[in-house]
Amino acid sequence: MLYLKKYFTEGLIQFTILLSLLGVRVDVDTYLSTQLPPLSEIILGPSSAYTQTQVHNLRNTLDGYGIHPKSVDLDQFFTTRRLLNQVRQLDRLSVPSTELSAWLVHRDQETVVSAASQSSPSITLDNGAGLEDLSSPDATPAMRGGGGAPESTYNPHAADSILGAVAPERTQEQGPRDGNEDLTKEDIDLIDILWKQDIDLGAGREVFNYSNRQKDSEEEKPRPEESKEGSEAQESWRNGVNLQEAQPVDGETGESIPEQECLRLLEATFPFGEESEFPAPVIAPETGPSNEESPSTSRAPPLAPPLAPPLAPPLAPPLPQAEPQLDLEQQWQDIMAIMELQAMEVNSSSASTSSGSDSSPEATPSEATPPDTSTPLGTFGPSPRSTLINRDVSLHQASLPSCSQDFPPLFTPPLDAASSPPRPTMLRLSSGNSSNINSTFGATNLTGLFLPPLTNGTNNVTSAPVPPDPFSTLLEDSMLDEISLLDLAMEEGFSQAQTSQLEDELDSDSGLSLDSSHSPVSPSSSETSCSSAASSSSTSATFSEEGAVGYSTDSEAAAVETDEGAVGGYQPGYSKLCRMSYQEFHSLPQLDNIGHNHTYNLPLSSPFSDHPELPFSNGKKAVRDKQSCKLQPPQDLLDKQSSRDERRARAMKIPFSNEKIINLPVEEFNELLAKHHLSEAQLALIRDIRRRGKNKMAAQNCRKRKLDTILNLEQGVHDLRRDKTRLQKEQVECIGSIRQMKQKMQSLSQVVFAQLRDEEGRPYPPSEYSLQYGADGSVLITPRGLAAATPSRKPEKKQKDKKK
DNA sequence: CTGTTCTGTCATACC
DNA sequence: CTGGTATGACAGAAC
Repeated sequence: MLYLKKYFTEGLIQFTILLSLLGVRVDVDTYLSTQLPPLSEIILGPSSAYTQTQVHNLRNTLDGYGIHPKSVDLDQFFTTRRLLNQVRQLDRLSVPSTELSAWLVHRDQETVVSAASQSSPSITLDNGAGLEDLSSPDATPAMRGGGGAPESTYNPHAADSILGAVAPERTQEQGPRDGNEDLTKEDIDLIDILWKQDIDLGAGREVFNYSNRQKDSEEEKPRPEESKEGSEAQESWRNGVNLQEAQPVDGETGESIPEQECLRLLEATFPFGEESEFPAPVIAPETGPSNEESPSTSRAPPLAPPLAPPLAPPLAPPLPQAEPQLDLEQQWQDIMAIMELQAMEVNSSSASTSSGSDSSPEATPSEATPPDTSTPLGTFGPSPRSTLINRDVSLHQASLPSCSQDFPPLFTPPLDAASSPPRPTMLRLSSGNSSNINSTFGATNLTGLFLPPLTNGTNNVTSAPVPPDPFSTLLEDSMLDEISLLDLAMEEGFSQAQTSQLEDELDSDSGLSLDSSHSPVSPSSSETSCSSAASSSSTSATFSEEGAVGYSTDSEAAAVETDEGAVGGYQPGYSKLCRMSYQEFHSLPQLDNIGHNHTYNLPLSSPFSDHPELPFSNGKKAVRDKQSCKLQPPQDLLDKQSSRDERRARAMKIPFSNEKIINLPVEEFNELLAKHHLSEAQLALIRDIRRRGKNKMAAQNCRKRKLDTILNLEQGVHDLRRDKTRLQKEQVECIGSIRQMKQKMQSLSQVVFAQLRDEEGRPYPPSEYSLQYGADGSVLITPRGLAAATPSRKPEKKQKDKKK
């Protein structure tokens, strides 16, 4: 069921994207085939592109669903991290490209799909918001206003934003789709089914509607008419596209925008027969750099020869579109700061991407201001770099929502209230559902899948397909990185095994849970936690709680107490079963007496009749013990169940229970010994039993303390990491703010210099004079060479007090 | 069969 | 000194 669900969800997403953006007809079968290798092979036959996508899909599906939770999660985790790193690097590079936009689309879809299940705020997109805020104000307003003027949206410098140009077209195409004009009954039924299935996932019906639209569009394919149709549709799309405003990757907004982006990319990459209809610049991954035309052609970008090998090298030299206004230094600093942050989190993948950093300065305007935004771009960057800067910007915007969701904690979140609600992807991760993670990744995979079909030609795309892998990988990486950043979410999300493997990054809570799981005593809690961890977020939550609490969990303690009461036995077997309870008891001093009494009394009190009353109703051992009791004579059973000291005590005919020997206070213990006339051997044995019993409890307590210490340390590490990440984000934000302020100062200085005249009416050349600002608000004009060079060459240093 | 984990026990230090 | 606790180390059992 899960598998099917996921499959359908992903399929819907893909459909939506394809239909909305391309207007190209997308065959469901194709999509299915991409995800389901066998079907695809049957229908289309094997293809390299297909294979790749298939691999990703497989991995995703596996991850999400149910293969060994451990391996799968870990795989996803590491993969996502790697991909995230790559993506971030790319962002820094600020590679412009349609591909980037495609990534955004995937993410959004994923987020949308996952949105239903998610509930983890920690992973929210705060970052994105912060980035945007940090980013040049110009960009943000444009973004938010986006519906109105997509062109100007992101890059003020680049007059033409590809987005603007592209978006309108898309919207036009989509407009008709929205109407579901061409939907057949079958389509509608399918959509309904999918919708029902995905409701659990939280996907909105909207998604399905999109898919319908896509189907319709598939039939219709891109028509010039569509573009005309949808002024309204465009607006709606743009609204959806206004990621920053509604960072929430809610069904439509997040998805729709990215989809459009993707479609654009796809179009650009793969010119359709109807290319004339879509003038959007086509950027083949490989040819990308060459193709990239000036973004100036926002609406009708020239069609670049899109035919590029599907597997173009990820890193193409980014086209320099430096924004003159921004200082390269500043930008570079920003980039470096971001890079450092990434480097901190990311491992090795960044190196390759970093190489492209040269180009990044160009894109820096967007990047520098909002680091987060930059990262998403970076992810895209790797795929096709030829894309125009404008496109990058647009992609940026589109991608932001998803990214922001991922990094909520890192960035100053308050800005986007709307964004907080949609946190699908991250939430899933945090929740710890492997399926969720898979779903998120699945979206990325979808992109990959999506592309292959195009290459195959099932979709009208004729041009070379963009390599699906980079996108998916980038998305995954970003997701993973974010996940890593959010320690808590991570911890909760991953299963015990996963956490243990993750080691440093993951919490040690898993260790606790593992213990519990191993112990037969607490099958309900431990087992449920384990199984649930793999399957459901709720279970993961319980798990995390248990782990955090450790042995001291209240619920556990209660259960333990009951168990212990039932259990009798100082014997190793019993103790094993009850070890959790033991620890609990020990941890709670007031309970020690009771617990010990229960544990140790039974064997002694009812030496031969104990087995029928054995408390172990749950564990394997309990069953074994019962069986053994039936088969074996009571004495043997006792011997087997009892500990060495128990047996010795019986052999020595000690008149009282080991429990008393161990737990009685010294005074009472001495009285007890005095009452009975015991031999030296018996006294020695009793003292040894008492000593060993005490030591045993001490050892248990010691181990528990040790474990708690480790857990606390892990928690501390996680907290520190969070703080570190937060501080790094803040640093990036500050850098961006400083840069903006510098720019403002520069512009204002220019204004001032333009108005300034010396006594002779001559202007002060900005190149020779600089403004110095006093704390009291006064402004002084000083020759630039004053400090370093010789002041003499400057006419005179004039001091003027200017009031602004 | 091997490696890991859990548990009990011992030795020792400390209070 | 006695009694108890804490902890590292070891070994056996179970998985």
